[in-house]
Amino acid sequence: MSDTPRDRLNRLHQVLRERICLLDYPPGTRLSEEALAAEFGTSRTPLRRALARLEDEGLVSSVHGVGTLVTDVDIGEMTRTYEFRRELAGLVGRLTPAPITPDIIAQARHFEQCATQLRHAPDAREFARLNMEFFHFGTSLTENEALRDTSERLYYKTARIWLKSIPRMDLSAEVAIFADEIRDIRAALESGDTMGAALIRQAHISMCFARLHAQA
Amino acid sequence: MSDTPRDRLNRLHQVLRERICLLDYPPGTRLSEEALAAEFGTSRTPLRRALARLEDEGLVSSVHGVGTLVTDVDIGEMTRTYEFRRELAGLVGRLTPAPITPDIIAQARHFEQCATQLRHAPDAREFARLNMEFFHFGTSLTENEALRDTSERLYYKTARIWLKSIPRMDLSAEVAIFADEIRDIRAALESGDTMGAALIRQAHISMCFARLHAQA
DNA sequence: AATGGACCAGTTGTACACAAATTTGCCCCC
DNA sequence: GGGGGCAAATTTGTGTACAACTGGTCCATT
Repeated sequence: MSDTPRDRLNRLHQVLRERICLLDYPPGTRLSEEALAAEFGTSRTPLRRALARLEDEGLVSSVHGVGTLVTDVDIGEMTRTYEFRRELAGLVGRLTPAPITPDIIAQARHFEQCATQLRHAPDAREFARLNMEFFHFGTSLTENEALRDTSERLYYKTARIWLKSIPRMDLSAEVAIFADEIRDIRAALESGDTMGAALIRQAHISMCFARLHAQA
Repeated sequence: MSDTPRDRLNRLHQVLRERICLLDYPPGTRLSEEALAAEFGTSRTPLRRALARLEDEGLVSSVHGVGTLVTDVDIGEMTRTYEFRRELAGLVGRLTPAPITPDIIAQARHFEQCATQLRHAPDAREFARLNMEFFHFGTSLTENEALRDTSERLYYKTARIWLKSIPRMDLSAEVAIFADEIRDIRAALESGDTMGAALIRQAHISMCFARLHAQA
């Protein structure tokens, strides 16, 4: 396969985004363009393009003469973003839902297995990663590109706040809830009910935020 | 006021976006980085950052060795984007609606005046510009930043398709419908009903797309 | 005449050097 | 001892030269 400049940009962007959202770079971290460029074996120019995209997405903030800082979301904006995400989750079931293929069912079952394993060995980071993958699976249930892109964009904006609060919460309980959500969604999809699956997700986003808010 | 690099970037981005959406650069136009840089009295570097943002928003597409081309949206994606926009318009009334200040009422009345003037001298380009400004006004009725940003992003993605279809439609009739919409929304806001205003917008987005689809 | 290849003009992508801006630490002065 | 200011170090922003790539043209060959 060819490796176009765009592919390289997307990889850079994806890697940095994941590091930010998994708190490898906690809020307030100062990212060095030069150091990152050296790490990825490139010059500052392509790296800056990836950082520019992250800045447009609100994950970092570059200030002339100071540095590129990983942002922190204030509680008010996060609340409103979560409300928005909740509504978007419902739309996934209503706007051009994707046909439920055997592959989708297989993926759902795979996630159910992973969640079961996670219950036996809870781990915050692995939990976050699985949550991220399952979110992508959820957005793939609609064929509406704009809805998908928007949902993912907002997910990555709130993901790290969630992971940041995990230490103050009951990890085992959260994993159990997550496993139940996956099981219910798998069941809904097996009966051909995309709308039902979307409503379950919507409910869980709402409740997840409520638990999060109770800790803050 | 100071003129930070970010201000310059935002201006560049805004100007180019407006040119694309008002069809000064119709779909397929090849933009020259060097020519634009010369026009704005800067080098390619800052200009490329603005183009990169436009590319992330889906308004242009840069191809190595070929050029930066203004994109054209296919009918299927536009349909789905319009459906999404319709739902977002409804959310403006439900998610943290902004308090209705006298300033908002004044703005609404101003738009009503502008629309009345436009009825006496219909002009496609001026229509498009007023429509754009009124859209921004509409998103300002919610305090949910994410909803506002998303709505605007999607508006600009579909705006030029609408303007492109105007020549095949009855301009006077469209202006009249627009003027009625503004009047109804102004009335709803004067009676303190943000939700009502949002529902009117939702209805008009839906009907606008239906008329658009009938022409295609 | 058709076809293949090499060259050429033009464009975006990358690297690097330098400018602009901010922070920090130090020194000097009061 | 404290405060102001200056300069150096560090960082992002900008300009520019060059590399990589594409599309078209022209010419040679079959």
